Amino acid sequence: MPELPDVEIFRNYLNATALHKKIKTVRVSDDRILSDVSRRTLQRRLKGRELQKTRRHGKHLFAKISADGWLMLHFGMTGFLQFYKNRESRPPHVALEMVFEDDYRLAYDSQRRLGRVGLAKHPQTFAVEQNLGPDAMNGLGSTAFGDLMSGKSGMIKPALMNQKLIAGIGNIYADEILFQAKVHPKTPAEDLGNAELDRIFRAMQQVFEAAAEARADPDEMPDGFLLPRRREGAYCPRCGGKIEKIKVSGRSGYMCPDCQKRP
DNA sequence: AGTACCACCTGACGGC
DNA sequence: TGCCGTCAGGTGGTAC
Repeated sequence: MPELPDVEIFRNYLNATALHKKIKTVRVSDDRILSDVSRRTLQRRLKGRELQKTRRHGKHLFAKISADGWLMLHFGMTGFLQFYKNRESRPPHVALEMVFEDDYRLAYDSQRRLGRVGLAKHPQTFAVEQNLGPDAMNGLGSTAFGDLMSGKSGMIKPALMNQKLIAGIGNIYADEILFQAKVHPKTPAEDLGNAELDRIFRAMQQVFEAAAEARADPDEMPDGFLLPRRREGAYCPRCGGKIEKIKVSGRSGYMCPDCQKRP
């Protein structure tokens, strides 16, 4: 699930539920999700503090801890947040849980345990240390985007998904952006002209804005979206042709061979 | 530098 | 019904 729009939903969710509440207990039920921090350190840094505000960079969510530093959450393929009080609302694979003074809890659920939780000095320094590229939806302009992509010798889809180039785009939304921009996923990035790069940039903005409005729910996406039709043999919402499944750099994706012509 | 492939994990699904 | 292979929206390491 978690690409940029999903993480933005999680951010809003955390804002609406778990801010400004004193943390009573921190439960870590699986140490494998901890990144460069011990269970004890994480507990010590959170206990008695509160989360004050949030930031997002690409697929990473940060929550400012009162007193000092930030909590970092990355969701892998299957992570999500759940705020709850009663046991029956507890999700099934809770890896980390903060219990607040009023006994409400914020759970970080990670079925496949591919996500990571840690501490960061600041979202900005974290992004620099991890060599993350600029956030796809925050302060990046068409020209800067074009400069990032045109320097690459590989295919456009893996370039869009490269978090060190630009942060926030995953497999699903890379497909959607290229579909909207009518660009074949295997097009060499260096073959793209300014007009096409600008078209991809604008498609990216439009796709992420629509996804936010749809609350990242495929069923709520605009009619022209590929996202709810990620099946072989589904019909292209634009031309009615058959959607095709293709593998690009090891990941399977979907596209319309009629709308997205080979270069 | 890019890409393919494996690994990390768990669970769902289709075929036999 | 049950077993098995395959696949899943992420990322990092390794070998070409």
